[in-house]
Amino acid sequence: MHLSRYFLPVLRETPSEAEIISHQLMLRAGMVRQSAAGIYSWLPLGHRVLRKIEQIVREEQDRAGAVELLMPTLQSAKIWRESGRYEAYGKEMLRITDRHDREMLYGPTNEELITEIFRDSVKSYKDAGKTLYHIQWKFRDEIRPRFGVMRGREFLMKDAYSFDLTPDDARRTYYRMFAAYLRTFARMGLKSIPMAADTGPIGGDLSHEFIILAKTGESEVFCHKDLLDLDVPPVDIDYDGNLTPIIDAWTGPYAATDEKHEPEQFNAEVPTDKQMSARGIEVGHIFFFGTKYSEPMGARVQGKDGQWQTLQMGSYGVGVSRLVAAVIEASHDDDGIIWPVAVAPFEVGLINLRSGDTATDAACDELYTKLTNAGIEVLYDDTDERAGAKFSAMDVIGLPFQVVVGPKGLKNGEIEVKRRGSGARDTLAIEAGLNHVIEAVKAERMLV
RNA sequence: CGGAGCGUAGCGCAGCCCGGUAGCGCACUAGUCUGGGGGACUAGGGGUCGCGAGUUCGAAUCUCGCCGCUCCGACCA
Repeated sequence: MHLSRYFLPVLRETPSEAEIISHQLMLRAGMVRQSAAGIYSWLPLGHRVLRKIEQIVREEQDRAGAVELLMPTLQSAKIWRESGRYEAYGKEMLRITDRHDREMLYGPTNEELITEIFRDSVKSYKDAGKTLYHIQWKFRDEIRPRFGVMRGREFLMKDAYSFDLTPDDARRTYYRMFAAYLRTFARMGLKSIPMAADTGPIGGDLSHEFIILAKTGESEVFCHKDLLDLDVPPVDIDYDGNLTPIIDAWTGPYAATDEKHEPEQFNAEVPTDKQMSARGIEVGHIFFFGTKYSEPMGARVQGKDGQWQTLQMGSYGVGVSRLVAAVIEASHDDDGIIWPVAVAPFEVGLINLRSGDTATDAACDELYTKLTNAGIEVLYDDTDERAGAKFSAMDVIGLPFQVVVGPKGLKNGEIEVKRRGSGARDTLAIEAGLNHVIEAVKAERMLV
């Protein structure tokens, strides 16, 4: 992509409404613009990141055996009356009436809808054991939206719903999602830590929040340091195998958010030198809730013996749009964003220090073509800006690699390759620099 | 919804207290010099001062109402 043809309104100054760093940088980097309180337009650069994160979530859901579908944003109030949540949900739910005065709502979540779909289509135990998910915009009319897309009212979420015959089956399904979440966040370059969460009326041990650590996280978390070094399940993880060891390893050590934190237990279980307190952001939540919706909504199948059994359900959410901000919170410096390759809007920023100069233009064109042909995503700054402005803008938007081409280096047949994260700069012969970047990008695409 | 504040050019702000026909920096346009970390100079363009009433000869400025946004709290993926 040539920057001169792209739409990238980078801001030199920080808009005053942005409080936290990810919000500031998303505005500065031209990723989003607010359209109303807690509602954002995703500009091209932000949209690319959103899509990449979405795709990673999708791939890991698919790998874990979940099946994608797509449900609408608008729902009928009818099914919410069946579950009893229409009244219970309160003002967070955006209620709408259509021209015929029918009661509608903009979905804050989809348990009711998916349960209706599943129950209306399925009658046999042979159809149980399925997990369905979609990635769709949700709306929750938060009293006070804040922190940009981190706490917006409209947000993109992956929500999966499982239907199993027995609580034991449901537990295995839960474990699959648990493992899939570990992989999902790790692929984005994030350290995620599952923490026991409130299981509500069901009780038991089957609800976890996935917290990623970031200096500017919204809540305080306490955990055993060993959790930081645990291995994430590999690509070839066998989701049909026994996942208990993985779950045990990750749920054994102490980990709690401030609201669940028990200082005595923490001190008793965790040696002082292994105690860690940090800031965290919730990016996922998985939950087993049994028959909470299947019972009132009549989602049942016939077993082998002909008896009707109410399905055991769980739901599994990932805050996709929130993750964009979460990655930034976890990965930035004073100059701007530092994207991990896996979610970077472009993998390489190509900077032409002297647009209009025949030699640099030609060199850049050739590099651009070769990088693109090698399958690398390149944003080529071919504009007429000054060098300093180009460097600063490129640092703000945080592409992981910068290839700098100017007349001085070119005289010696050299280009400069800068690693955004470390700031390390290497001056290399053109061909060597090209190959170096291609290999480095490919090596980092898949982190786990 | 309780408390606090803000709304003046694309962004950041001054002007408001003490009414007199709107300004600064950055950005933008044209030109010249420049050219490896947001360069300099010259000349420009851009504003229903959030909206509506009121007071006044005269309102960005004073009064009232409304709208929007931000921050703190309760709530939350």
